[in-house]
Amino acid sequence: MAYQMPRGTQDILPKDISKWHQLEEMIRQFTYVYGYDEIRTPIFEHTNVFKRGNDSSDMVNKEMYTFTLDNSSTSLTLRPEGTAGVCRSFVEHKMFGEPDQPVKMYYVGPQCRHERPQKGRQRIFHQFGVEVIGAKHPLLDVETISLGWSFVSALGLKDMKVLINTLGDDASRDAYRAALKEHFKNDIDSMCADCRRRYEQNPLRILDCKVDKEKEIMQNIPKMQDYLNEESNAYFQQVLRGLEELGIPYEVDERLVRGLDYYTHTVFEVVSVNKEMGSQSTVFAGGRYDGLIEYFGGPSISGIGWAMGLERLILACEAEGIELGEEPALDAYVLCLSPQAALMSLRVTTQLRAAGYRSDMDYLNRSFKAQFKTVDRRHAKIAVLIGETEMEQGTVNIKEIATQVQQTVAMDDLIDVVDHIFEAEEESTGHCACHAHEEEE
RNA sequence: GCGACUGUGGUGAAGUGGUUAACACAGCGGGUUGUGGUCCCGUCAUGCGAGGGUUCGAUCCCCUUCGGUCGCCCCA
Repeated sequence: MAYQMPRGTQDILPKDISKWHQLEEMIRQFTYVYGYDEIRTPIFEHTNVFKRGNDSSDMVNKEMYTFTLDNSSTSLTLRPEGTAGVCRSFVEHKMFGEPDQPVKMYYVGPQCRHERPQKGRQRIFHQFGVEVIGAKHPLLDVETISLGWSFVSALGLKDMKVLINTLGDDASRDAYRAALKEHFKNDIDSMCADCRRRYEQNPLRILDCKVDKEKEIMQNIPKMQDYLNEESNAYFQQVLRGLEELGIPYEVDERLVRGLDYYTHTVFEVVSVNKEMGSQSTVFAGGRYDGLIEYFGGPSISGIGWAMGLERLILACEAEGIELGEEPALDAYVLCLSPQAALMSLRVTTQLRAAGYRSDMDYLNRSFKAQFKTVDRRHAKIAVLIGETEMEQGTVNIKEIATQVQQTVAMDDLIDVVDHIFEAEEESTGHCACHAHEEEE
């Protein structure tokens, strides 16, 4: 193959696009009902939007597509996540000054991370995310989780689990961090290289370590809960109570620490526990960030958000046997029975299309039999047959596939007859075929 | 970044150091000269991811490289 797509990228092909259309449609419905508006930010930003001072996550350290153009000195980065760009935009456009606070936004779009691909992980993937900025209320944390939870529930996903934890406010976190460093002080030299780095940069992440998890030192680590100040603890308890109020099942996971370093208070992950999912099973995840808006030069206000991996969402649906999308059937297929009839076929096809019927015809001079196979394959509701006889007489043959009934009608009556067939079908099936011609009137 | 497995037509796949690369599905043509979905017949890879090397000869052996899959790490 002379040309192939870069590692970890994917073409979303026409045969699969209906899945994406369905998800995008549902995203619009849910965000509409919840009162969240879409924001679209650039696919690349200045590198320092993503790479902030003390950030020690692998994602920003070594998984970013960062580049500098030859004739420029500015470093740009393909966005690896959505939150940073949204926060930058929030501040840049002074949205903190808008009358309605908090500002509730959502986004859908590709993200780029230079990782080794595997099941549920690609270098370009798509996220649907929400951000609520400008208020700090535990029930807002609940609201955002509720949006995502009801979204996956509406899809029919059942094998889902909410894992939740709190990191507390800065004071609580500092106290906990100090306790962790004290706990690991004497043993850090025996731990893995990553942990030694984490020890210096972000001790919380040691809790995530898989390498050293069997060691004795990991068994009796101090608990975050013991270092939460009263306010942080109360906040977390209210979040949990809100989830209970809405009937959203959750599991407190004291070891849950998110990868991005900007999180404070609530952090959560919604995972699929379905066996088919492989190791990348988190469908959506996020948390509250107290300091991020200020970091970008805005006021000291808080935000909360999450991001959902759409490819992973599709995997989760497949794992649970949920069919997404439907290949759209053809309303009419025009059979051209001789090369001489091609012009007339095109005219008829065009008339059908103008009337709002999804229509197509043959351009390969294929046999009658082959054209009829296309009628089947594309689930056309009617076949329109045009040959030399019809050309001479100025008529067309319309065959309704379901009933096998065929009638010869004058060209002038074509659309009237087709309308009639489709109206009759709607009545019998109760389905509303969405034809443009019905809305024209 | 590390590891394991893997790469033959539109698809699923067999196969071998040596003239024509099985078979099946799909497609196309025909049997049925203008009515499909069954059946039967025919046809369909100058090519075995790419680039080198070994050899009289390589899809098959060796090297490199690019993909894919899954796991680790990390994360949606």
